[in-house]
Amino acid sequence: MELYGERGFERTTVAEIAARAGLTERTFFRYFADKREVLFWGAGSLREFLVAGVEDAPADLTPIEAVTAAFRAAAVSFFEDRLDRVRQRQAVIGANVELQERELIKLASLASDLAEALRRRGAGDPASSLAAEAGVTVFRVAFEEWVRSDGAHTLSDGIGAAADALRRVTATRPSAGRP
Amino acid sequence: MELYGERGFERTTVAEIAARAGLTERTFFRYFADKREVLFWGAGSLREFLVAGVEDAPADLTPIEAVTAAFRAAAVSFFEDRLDRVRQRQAVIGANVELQERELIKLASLASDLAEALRRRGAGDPASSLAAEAGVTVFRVAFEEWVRSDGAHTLSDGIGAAADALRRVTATRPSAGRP
DNA sequence: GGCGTCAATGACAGGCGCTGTCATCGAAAG
DNA sequence: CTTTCGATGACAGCGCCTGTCATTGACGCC
Repeated sequence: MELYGERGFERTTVAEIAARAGLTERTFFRYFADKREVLFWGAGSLREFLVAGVEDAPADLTPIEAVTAAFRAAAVSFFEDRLDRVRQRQAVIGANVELQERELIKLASLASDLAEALRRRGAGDPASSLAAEAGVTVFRVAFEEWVRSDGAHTLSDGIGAAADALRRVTATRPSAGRP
Repeated sequence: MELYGERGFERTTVAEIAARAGLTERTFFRYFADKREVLFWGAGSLREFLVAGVEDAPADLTPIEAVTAAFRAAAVSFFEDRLDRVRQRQAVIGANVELQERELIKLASLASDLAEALRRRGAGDPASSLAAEAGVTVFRVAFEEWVRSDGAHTLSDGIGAAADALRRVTATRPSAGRP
């Protein structure tokens, strides 16, 4: 992470990383599947947290409510007290397309897991897939705004606001139904 | 594409592709930025079609309606009469994670372009981003179902159905408001 | 204390993706 | 016929990643 911050992701070689860690290049690849995975170390616990949050959510919550509630809880536990480090990480990812690709597939895999958790709650299809994907989208939009902004509001509140905005966006004609 | 179908993406070497095309490996990389880009040749025209569709949509359509309408038109013009080739392509992509990463970032970039088109229509934020992302999600879900199914319904109708399902998913409590 | 066991690491070779650079060729323009 | 210029070939080379085997060192066991 030091090297990625100093010289950027592309201009950092695996041999350099291994050298600074006092290890061999071969050993690096025994811990990380590839050069990019370093940035996503520990993402597993967030996924478990979110899946458990969706599964254990109150039974009277709709699928999308369960997902956004899980994300809001995760915002508090995983992000809000680490804005500096989160910004740093996002700067590295934002500067490199390969890393964005990796992040996108991680989010897609997460959405798939959340959809399955919703199905275990008894939700059907395509509602489960759509609720999970929509929830991830809400999080992404709120997350990007939160990282970009000056910290005037919490990530959790941003997620709530984005969820409301999505509801408005998908609602039937705003003019219709009101003569 | 022949080779990717025969031996799979990973087990196909760029040297082999170049040889079958009667060219040099170096020349391959003058046409394609990398080995994966072959699968996304011609995606530019679809993107232009969708952006134009959103920009030229009737002014009284809501953002999400404009996006889904554009996707339904694209479904007719780009996909529905080529189910076989689409299935083949998706089989190759589905069998390889790197290709899925590339597809996801293409879709993300598309969503970004669609959001900008919505802003040019006068839509605000985060409504534009959310409508574009939601529209892409609706398309993805419908597309996957269409490829997987037996062709009982058109992709365009699937998009409409998925859009309705998303509206239901994001709506406020289905039980509330009805005493 | 000696000894086997096993996980972690190192060492080495090598394939493949991708890039920079320069030479070559052939078609079109004048 | 000559000039020009875009397309291609021919190398050389770096960096990512993998397979394979040897080495080391911690640990339990007798």
